Amino acid sequence: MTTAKLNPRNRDVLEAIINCYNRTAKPVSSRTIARQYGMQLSPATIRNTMAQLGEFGYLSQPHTSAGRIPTELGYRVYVDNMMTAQRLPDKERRFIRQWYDSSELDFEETIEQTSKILSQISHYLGVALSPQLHQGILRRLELIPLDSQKVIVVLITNSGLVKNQVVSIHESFSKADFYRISRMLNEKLAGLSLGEIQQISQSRAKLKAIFDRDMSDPVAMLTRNTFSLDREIHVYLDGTSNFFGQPEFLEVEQIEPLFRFLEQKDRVADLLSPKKENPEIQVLIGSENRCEGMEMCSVVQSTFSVRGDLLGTIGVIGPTRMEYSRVVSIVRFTAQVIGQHLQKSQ
Amino acid sequence: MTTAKLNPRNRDVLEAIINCYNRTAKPVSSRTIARQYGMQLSPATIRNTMAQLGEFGYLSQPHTSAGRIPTELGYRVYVDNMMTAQRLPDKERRFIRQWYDSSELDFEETIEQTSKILSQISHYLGVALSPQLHQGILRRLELIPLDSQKVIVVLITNSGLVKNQVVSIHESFSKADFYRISRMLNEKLAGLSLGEIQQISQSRAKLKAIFDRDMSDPVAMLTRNTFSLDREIHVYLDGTSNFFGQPEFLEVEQIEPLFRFLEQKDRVADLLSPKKENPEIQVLIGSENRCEGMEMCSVVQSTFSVRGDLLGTIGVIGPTRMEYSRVVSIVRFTAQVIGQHLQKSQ
DNA sequence: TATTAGCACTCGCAAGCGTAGAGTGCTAAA
DNA sequence: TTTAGCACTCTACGCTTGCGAGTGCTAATA
Repeated sequence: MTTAKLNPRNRDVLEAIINCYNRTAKPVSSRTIARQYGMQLSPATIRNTMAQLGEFGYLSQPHTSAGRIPTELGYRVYVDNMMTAQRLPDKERRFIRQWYDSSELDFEETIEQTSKILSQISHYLGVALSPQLHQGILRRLELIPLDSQKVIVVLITNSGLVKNQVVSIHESFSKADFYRISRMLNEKLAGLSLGEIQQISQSRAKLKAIFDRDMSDPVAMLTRNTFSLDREIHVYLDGTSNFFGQPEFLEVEQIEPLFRFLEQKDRVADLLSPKKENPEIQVLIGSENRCEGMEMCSVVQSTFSVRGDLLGTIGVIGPTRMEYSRVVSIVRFTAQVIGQHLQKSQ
Repeated sequence: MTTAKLNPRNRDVLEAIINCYNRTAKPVSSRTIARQYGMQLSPATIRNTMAQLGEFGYLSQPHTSAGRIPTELGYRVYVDNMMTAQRLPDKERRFIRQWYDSSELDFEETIEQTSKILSQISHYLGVALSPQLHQGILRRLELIPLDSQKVIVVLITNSGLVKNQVVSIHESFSKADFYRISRMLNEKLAGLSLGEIQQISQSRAKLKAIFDRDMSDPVAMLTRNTFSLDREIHVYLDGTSNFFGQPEFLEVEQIEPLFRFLEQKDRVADLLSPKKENPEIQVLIGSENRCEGMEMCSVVQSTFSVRGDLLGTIGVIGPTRMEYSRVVSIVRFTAQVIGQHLQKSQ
């Protein structure tokens, strides 16, 4: 609907204003555009165009005699229709690759480091969400008896994630029992997704359908806690203090709600969790993300996967006045590389 | 040295000023003290006392005609000599106990939750440092072969910590080999501290002294990465946004350096890592903690342990103007409870 | 018809100024 | 030893003023 209205000049001016505002964070005047952006037009003409863009809802004025700033709608149009996909510069591609290669990281550490990488390159806030365990496929499961009361359950997924959980048991088993149980668990559960297993472990009926009568109780005990996956979502943030540099967050009143939001890790996880439509890259601008405290921020996010298994989400959070095209290329590339890296080290 | 100078009135006035300043964060006037603190003295007399306390270096004035605020030295004297040890109210004791009991947490989660508890009760910033692994004693070690190239090493400490690590191996072993290696590792290493094992794994000479000639290579491969403990220190923070409420952090310039510091987890770990003298509770006031960004903050910290094994550190970070006695009792009690909890769930 | 110069008008912002009030230190009296 | 009284200091706040940046409109121009 939106871009049809825009003739080439409208587009150029909108783009110029967005670029300029991105750098200065100040309302952009007609003269600035006329001078800096090599258009052979006078400020007066630019003003007319600006007035038009204002009617469309793409620009707004802080007060009558001030320059223009882009609205969220303006950014939306820019992101959807005008932004050109950049290739991430080689220098930064190398930087990212080297970071992953330089130390042997396990699964969780890889995710954690990713938030660091993202924040360092984007100069905004880097976010990484640990695996969506529900979709992981169980490769194998090991039991390590600890004492008569406790067992360590170690589970290994196809994508290389290893997770252990100490489980209390109320009956005591012999070594042979353990061996038998462990074999059976692997036989019946390997190849299923952790989400499926979680459901099975919480339903008496399903347990009985799958396991022998005398086994379903111990199996339930061992799996119920191990496969309670929901509390397993970890959120890693890095570069929160990058917001302090941004002019729109010079006042505490602006920055406080944002930080309060970021501290609620479960809400951040919600915000980042993959949306249904699930395109490769998703951009949420300003209040589109519907999070208290995030009104002045935008999110650029992408999921990453190993061999098609959806594993997690990474993203960058910055002020609405964000260099979208640069950030999009950073997030896209990093999502690719993290997938490759996890596959390699699997 | 310090308190000898202080006659009872000096002490009373200093304490009153600290209490008042804690509530208001504003310079305290002589009249306020005379009125609110039931001393039967006129403002003029209080002024004389204040002048004296100023000479001792316990009070300062923002400008000539303003009230007094406590200096760091003033707080130090208060904390060391005047603060009365409070018993944490039963309500809060119950709150803490219930939190730990209400869900089955593993080792790492327990630490993480502790930072939440501390921030919620203190209304300041809660910090928890995960185990000082060096001092943990290895109880047992298990090998789970993953494929011809990879093994999962699972190590279990006396204090109940379970940690796994995927290790790449360059030769391939038979099942019998694994069994033999695993037995030998347990025989030779169980009972040693992880720190000792780390040293052994990094020294050819030590490896050879302990293991058979043909074993030292595979052992080195398996242990070197697993026992590289330094990157294992996790720092959990909660309640950072509590600083926004504090009047001394109303300006971004005040709060920015603090947040920049808090983002460097390794530095926070340094700050909190147990000091040599190692008293039960340690209080660092203002610039005593020698961290850029922490000049306006104080730290109340304590280590916690299970059966004498030093496991980690917890603490509360707040503005210098902190309710020290309340916070000390919170930290002390929480350190006790976390130790008990970990022992129980071990 | 599209563009532009010119001009009056609006608004925010910083500087300057004066006053009110809170709090001190000192002195002299109780 | 304590206190009342007083002069002095400094901050915080409100008010006014002037400047400059930027706009919208109108009339002239290509």
